[in-house]
Amino acid sequence: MRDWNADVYEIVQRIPRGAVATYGQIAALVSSPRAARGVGMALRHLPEGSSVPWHRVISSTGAISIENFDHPAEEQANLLMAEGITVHRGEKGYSVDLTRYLWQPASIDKGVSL
DNA sequence: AAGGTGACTAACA
DNA sequence: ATGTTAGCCACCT
Repeated sequence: MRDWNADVYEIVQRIPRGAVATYGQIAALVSSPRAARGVGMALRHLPEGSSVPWHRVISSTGAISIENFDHPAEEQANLLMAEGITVHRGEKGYSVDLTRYLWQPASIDKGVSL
């Protein structure tokens, strides 16, 4: 058992390029499906030089939650589009089609190495 | 040490 | 369909 946040980072790094995962999904893989807030906290305190693809983590509704933090939602949307993901823009913010891009973490069992 | 907040989610009214 | 309440986990004051 490692540090909770470290576990979060490890799982986030397993998200393949071109796919996205929800906070609740990551939380479920770490410990509890209700720990989504902890996941958000972990990513918020994520070291700047880390190779964790934090931009691939979005809310369960497919929308980008952040607006005015270290990294604006616009930056996250830009990164996702760079991965080949279609990001829809709206007045409320940015959104992603989860039915198309949601990550299927079944690969973890097989020890995927991407 | 204790209470409040937050990059969340699901259920209830 | 929108608005509010409750639950979980970690961080901050």
